Amino acid sequence: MNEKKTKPIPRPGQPVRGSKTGEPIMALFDLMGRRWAMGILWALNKQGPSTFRELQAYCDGLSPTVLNTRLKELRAAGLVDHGECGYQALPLGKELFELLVPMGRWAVQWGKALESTKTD
Amino acid sequence: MNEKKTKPIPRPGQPVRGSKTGEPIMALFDLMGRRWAMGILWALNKQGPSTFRELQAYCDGLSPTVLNTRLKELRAAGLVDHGECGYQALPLGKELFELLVPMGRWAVQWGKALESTKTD
DNA sequence: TCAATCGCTACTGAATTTATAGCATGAAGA
DNA sequence: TCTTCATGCTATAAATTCAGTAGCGATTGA
Repeated sequence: MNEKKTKPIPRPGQPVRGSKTGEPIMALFDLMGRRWAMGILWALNKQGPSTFRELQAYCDGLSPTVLNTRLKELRAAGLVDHGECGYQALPLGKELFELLVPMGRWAVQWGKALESTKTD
Repeated sequence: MNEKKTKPIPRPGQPVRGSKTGEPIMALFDLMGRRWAMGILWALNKQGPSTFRELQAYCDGLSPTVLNTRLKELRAAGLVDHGECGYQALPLGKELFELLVPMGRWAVQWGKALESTKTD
């Protein structure tokens, strides 16, 4: 009766927004290319297990609507879990975070490069 | 006369959507956490220099509106340039792409992990 | 019972993305 | 010159997503 139209959550092997091939990387881009997805994963790994509201605070007070949506997606993707100590990154989520870390370092260099290039 | 309200493009050192700290990684997350941003960078590095329409085709025919918007952002970010041979990744863009590559490999493992976990 | 915290939903309006059509420019040919 | 074609890109409207705010039901503790 109350068929909540569940939005398909991107998973490798399935067509996703913007790619019908089902290439895993495209599913990942779809999942991570949503507002706050990477930020939440980042916070969760930096801060450790957190409650919903703590996470919200870490993420500059993003709306609970979005936080909850992202958390559902991340859980469906097997990256995050919700247990005793609140939300925490699963092994897969930690692996992915480790791939994000070098991007953090790169971003610093990027900032410097932009400074020396542009003069605005 | 026609003061087009230019959307601020995320750059490290400046407050961005969802983060007032100006942390470079947050600017990067903001930039890349937009639909198709990573996909375009991926295509540009995989396929080499491409015209607007080629790029559009690679990206499953995304709308020119979004493609143009993303390209402007990526150009402002110093990742992509538009020259003789069409659009192409700049050194910074290639560096960032190199950080995306391991994510491509990881995504494959991710897909396998999901298969063996979930049974739907 | 009261207050405080938890995860989370409802609702509304704003922003972003999509889809489609089509314009202006320039090169190449007839 | 007059098409024809490809280029990059804009205009418009509809659909989707996100943000901001209020608040609910459950739990915990005083």
